[in-house]
Parts: sequence; C-alpha cells; structure tokens
Amino acid sequence: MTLRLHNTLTRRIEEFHPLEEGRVRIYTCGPTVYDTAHVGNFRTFLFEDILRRYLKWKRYQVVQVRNLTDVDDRTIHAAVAQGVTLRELTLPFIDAFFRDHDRLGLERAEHYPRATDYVPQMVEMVQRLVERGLAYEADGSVYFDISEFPSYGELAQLDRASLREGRETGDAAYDKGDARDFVLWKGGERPEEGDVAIWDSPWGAGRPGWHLECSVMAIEHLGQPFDIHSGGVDLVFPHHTNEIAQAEGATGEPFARLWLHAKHALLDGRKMSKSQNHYYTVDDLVDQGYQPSAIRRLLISAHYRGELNFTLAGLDDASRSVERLIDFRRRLRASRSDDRGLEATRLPELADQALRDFETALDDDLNVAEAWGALFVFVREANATLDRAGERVPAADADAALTAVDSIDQVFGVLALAEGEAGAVSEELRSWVEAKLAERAAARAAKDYGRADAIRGELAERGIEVEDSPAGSRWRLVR
RNA sequence: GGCGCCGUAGCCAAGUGGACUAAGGCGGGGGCCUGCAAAGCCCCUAUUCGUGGGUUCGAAUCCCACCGGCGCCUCCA
Repeated sequence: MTLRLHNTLTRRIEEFHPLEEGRVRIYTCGPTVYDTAHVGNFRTFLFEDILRRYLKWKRYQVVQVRNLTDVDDRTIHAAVAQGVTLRELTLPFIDAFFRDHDRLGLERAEHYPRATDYVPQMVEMVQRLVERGLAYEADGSVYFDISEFPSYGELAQLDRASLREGRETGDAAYDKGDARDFVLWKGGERPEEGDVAIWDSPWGAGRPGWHLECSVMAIEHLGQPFDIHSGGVDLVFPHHTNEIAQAEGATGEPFARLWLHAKHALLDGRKMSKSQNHYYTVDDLVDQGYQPSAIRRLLISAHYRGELNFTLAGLDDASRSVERLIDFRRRLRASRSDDRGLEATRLPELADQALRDFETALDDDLNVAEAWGALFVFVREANATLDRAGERVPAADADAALTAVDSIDQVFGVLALAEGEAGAVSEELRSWVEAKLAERAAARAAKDYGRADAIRGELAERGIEVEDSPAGSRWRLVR
C-alpha cells in the first residue's frame, strides 16, 4: 500500500515516492528559541513526529532535519533587553525545547542545526544570488528581487500583482527597490539591535534575514532536491515561499518536492498567542497534574490539515482514553496463558484486521482520527473476546494482540509514554502488595468481606487499585 | 480587497456522490458480570450532517446564495 500526502504546491493528494529508493529526507521547521514553546507549536512538531514514525513503520530510512532558529527579531530583541548574548539567551530555551520534546515522546531527528552556526554559508548563498542577478545591494543590505524570479509565490498561490505594496511593518527602515522584495542580509545601522547579532559580509557588518537559514541548512544536510519540507500553515508565506526563491534561485535546482503544512491548534476556540498570553506550555499542564501521554494523545487526535481545538476538557477526555488503552494492554498480558488445553480465539484475526485498517487510514494523508478508530474497534472486540474466554487465552493469541498494539504504538507513541509515567514499582512495594493480596484472597475465600474491603482500602491508600477477575486479582499503581 | 479553511450527537472527531440503517473517543441512561467494587461487555443517546435553494436515479458529500467561526496577506508552529 502506498502512502498518499497532500502537497501544498499542487493542493492535491499525491502518492509518495522518495527520490532515493527506501530513504526519505525531510526538513521540518523548528522553534524560534526566544521563549518556551507552547503546546500549539508542539501540535505541528507532533504531526511531523507521526509522519517520521509512520515512514519508519513503512520501512523507510528517514533523515530528518529540525532547525533551531536562534537569530531573528525576537531572539535579538530579547537578548538586548536582557543584556545577554544570543547564545546565553537561547540555550535555556533550547534545553526546555528538548525537555518538552522528550516528555511528549517525539523521536529525535538526525540533525538540529542552529542558524548561528551557518552564517558563512548564508553569506555564500546571498553572494550567489547577487551573481545570478536575483539580488541587489542597497545601503549595506541585500534584497531578493522577486521580479527576476518568475515562479515567485507559487507555493502560496500568490497573485504577485495583488501583493500589498509596502506594509508599514518596519519596511520604511529599508531601501528596497520594490516593497515586495524581501531582505536577505540586514546591514546598516540598527541601534535597537545592539551588538548581539553582527557578522561580517561583503556588504559590511550585518546579520542574515530569517528565511535564509532554512534554505542553507536544508541543502547542507539533505542535498537538493530533497523529499519533504513541512511546517505550520503560517509559514507558507512568506517563509517557505522565500526559502524556495532563495534555494532555487541560488542553485538553479528544485528545492523540495513535497510541502506539508499543519493547521494551528486553537486554545478554547481562539488562536494561541504568546503576545496575548493565551497559551499553555507543557509545564503549565504538567503542573496541573496532566500526563504528557494525554497531551500527546490530544495533540495527535485530529487530522493535521484541520484545526485542533485544545481545551482542558479535551485533555480530560484524552486521559481517559489513554487509560482505556493501558487497561486493555494490562488485561491482555494478564490473560496470556501457557495452558495447552485452551481454545483458540479470534484475537489473531482481530489483530490483523486492526493493523490493516490502521495502515489504510494513515496511508490516506495520515488520517490519524480514522487510525485511532481502527485501534479502538480492536480494543472493544478483543475485550469482548477476553470476556468470553474467562480471562485466559493461548499465549500465541495474546502475543498476536500485544504485537499489534505495540506496532500501532510505534507510530502513536502514547502507550510507550504512559508506561514510563505510571511510576516505578519497587520490589519492596511489590512484595508488600502481593502479601496483602494473598491475605485478601484468603479473607474473600472465607467470605470475610469486611476484612477483604479493609485490605483493599489499605492498598488504595498507597495508590494501589485492585481489580478482581475469574483468573485472580490484578493490581496497578495509580500515581 | 486577495488567498484559504471550517460548521457532523452534550463535548471532541472521521466520513466528502451509492455497503451511511453516519467510524471512534469522552460523557449520560439502562442491563449483564461482581460478595461489593473496578475493569469489561451489551443496548440506548445525530431519522440526520449550519440555513435555504439547485444538480442527480441517488448528496453530509457537487453547485449557488445566505448565516456563523477561523487562518494567512513580509520575520507567528
């Protein structure tokens, strides 16, 4: 079966075939490290994590680049305001990014280049653009001349003539030939930027324009052209539009073949926004007692091209649904029996069906909602099977089901996260619990239910929840 | 003004011309199981897909209009 993805360039769903057999090269726009990323930022990163994991699930080798933007207006202004260097400013936020990244169970990309490590290469690209007549210098700055690049704006389906002329946003500070041209190199006097971001160039001291880093670092790590470039919808224009102009203008080669864009997450129906203080970070939510696995589940519950409304009520729902999965897996493990006399069950058949439906769903432009549906149908039917089998099924059947669950979780990554959150159970606690349960089993056998309930209460006080079943009592630690 | 998206049950969310008598999750009601629970299972919870027209043998799915919400339009994931 073939993966099909929606290409922003063509606005169509296309079959995906990598340029190089069996190997996929992806560039994913990363965070600007001027502050802590919020869960809306992670919605996009998580969508890309699903893409990455699913490609690996389909047996592709993946090379992914995720840049860290450490030089732009916001990092510079913050550094100046705090009287620190760019490195000093961004390091804590880079650390915070990786902490949240790992907490939400994102797989690590192969490369995390920082813009400030690639300034010489950026200068070279600007030089090539000037040489090719696609850029011009004015007053120490260099601009891209969009009139020399006929396909400019194709990605965003822009009508060039209707692009607004000279919006006021600081453009007055530049001496552009055309207000629609964009800056490649920012030179000249910029007192408000202090001296935190100044590099030498053939046009004098200055610093690179924002879009340059991605063109340069993508080519540096992935070559050109590469397979997939992705980011949030807001980047379609101008960021990705300009990346294409720079990279293709400088080299004459196509840049990226397939462009994927994730819609934004809303918070309580409104745009998440740092400036309006309308957002949550992972820390905010963890402090309120939410598990990262639930945050992950919520953020990957809806299709990436649709908006996702993030609410605390939604997070509560997500927590419950994760619990359902955890309970299911625990129940499967407990029901696994080596007794040869047991009758075969439908579990292997149900597991196969689940995997087929899961793949069909994700092949269709990463339809995660439908893929979750396939998983939960399996959970319901397998639970019914366990009911009928009296909690004891042949080991091979249980293994087939467990393997399917694990396989699906290779992509969703929610159970793997939740497992780590459950809290380690020490040997000491384990043996204490086992002893208590034995005592309780004896009490129940003697129909001394008062005693049995007292023991259950005692266990509950230490966070142990007991579930009785025909095959014995199960227990688990609930935080 | 330009480009684009969305409106499906109490909430979240798939489905985008015929196996829809509309997935799945959460919540709610009833039942089974249980010593009681928990978990699980079964049944019910949208005769209908923002509204009004139209196209079609057939529309939640296509077209038009209207209403409502959202995003981008030069440094926001």
